[in-house]
Amino acid sequence: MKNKIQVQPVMDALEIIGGKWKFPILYSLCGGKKRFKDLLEDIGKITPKMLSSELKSLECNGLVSRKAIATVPVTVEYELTEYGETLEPLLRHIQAWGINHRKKIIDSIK
Amino acid sequence: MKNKIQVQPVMDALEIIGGKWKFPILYSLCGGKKRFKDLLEDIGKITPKMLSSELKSLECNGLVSRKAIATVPVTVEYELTEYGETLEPLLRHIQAWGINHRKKIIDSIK
DNA sequence: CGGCATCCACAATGATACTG
DNA sequence: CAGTATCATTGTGGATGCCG
Repeated sequence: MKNKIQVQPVMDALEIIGGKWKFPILYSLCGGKKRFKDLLEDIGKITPKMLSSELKSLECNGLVSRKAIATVPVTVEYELTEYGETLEPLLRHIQAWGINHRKKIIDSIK
Repeated sequence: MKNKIQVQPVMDALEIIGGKWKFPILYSLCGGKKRFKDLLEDIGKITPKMLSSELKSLECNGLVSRKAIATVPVTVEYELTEYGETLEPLLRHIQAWGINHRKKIIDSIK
């Protein structure tokens, strides 16, 4: 009768994809490969320092791949790995919820 | 040809359900109404201070309802609101991803 | 039991400037 | 362009005590 809840896996997941910027970064990469600067612009308020360290963490956990191309100046492309793509439904779901939430807020003001 | 990505709604959603503890708290409440102490035990490492402030924030955003029952000592029950329940699929999805992720890590060690 | 208040410590994040 | 270095600010965590 008692609903057994296992919170631990949620905590595990958040260790990888938690934090302030990982979802936005991953969501931005749902749109296909992006350069460092594209990510900065997509996300808007993130600083280069945070973006850099978050990308490093995501790369370390196998969710994102980094490819440096030796042009002048340098070009670097970031992309979701196959494993990272397993998060796409989740990311789109969050985005959809966010859109709906904003709509709800606007309605509540009128 | 260019995939237009709107990251902003993701940021909006994370303002409400982001942070270190909100997903675990909400996920724990997927199992039905819980008392303050039950939440503390479910989540494990959270302190009363953090739990209290996070619950207040969630209540403020209409995701969680609080009901105090005048027993001695006091009983307080927290529950997902109807609006909070719209997050259930998302929460279960994250949990499932976390379980799968742990499995992947274990496999990679063997 | 279910909190809130206070104080302290430290990690995460941010602003700005600078470099290969 | 794609970051790194440095410094300042904020967020989060812990301990303790108090109260309805």
